[in-house]
Amino acid sequence: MAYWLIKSEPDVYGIEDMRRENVGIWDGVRNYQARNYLKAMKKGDRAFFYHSNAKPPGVIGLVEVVEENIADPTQFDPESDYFDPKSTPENPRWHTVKVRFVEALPEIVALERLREHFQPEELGVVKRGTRLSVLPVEEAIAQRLLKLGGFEHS
DNA sequence: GCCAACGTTGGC
DNA sequence: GCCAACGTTGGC
Repeated sequence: MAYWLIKSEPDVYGIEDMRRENVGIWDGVRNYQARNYLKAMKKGDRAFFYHSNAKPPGVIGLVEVVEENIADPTQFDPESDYFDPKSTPENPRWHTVKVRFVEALPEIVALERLREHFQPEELGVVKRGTRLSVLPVEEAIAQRLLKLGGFEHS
């Protein structure tokens, strides 16, 4: 089982939306490096849910991958902001996963606090200028983060 | 609102 | 294939 970190803006889709829907396709990622990480995700993997563009930004919850390697349906939808005319169902360009809500923290682990505990090499999200919305988290780092956040369902 | 740090696009 | 211009992300 691997750990990841996925970013979302709470104004667009936050941890409470995730809790309400329980299960959802992580759609709308249109960056190749992030896509490659999404493709590498396996069922049972866990991902830290990160609120970006928030006050404060930080880790707010945990989700679990319940289905891997899904073609992002929004790429075929002309009405969607994420429509990609160059993508076809026969040869989809954007793959993602389905995730399930696991846990929301009562208190966010703010970016400032993350910086106190992790080096940029340890946790990519604390590095300035990291815009990637999907990042791998090493096992040992994940364990430290689980402890720091006080996660119960690790 | 600013702007650094990217990623993408398109002319050549 | 290069790279300038442009667009986006996201912290501050």
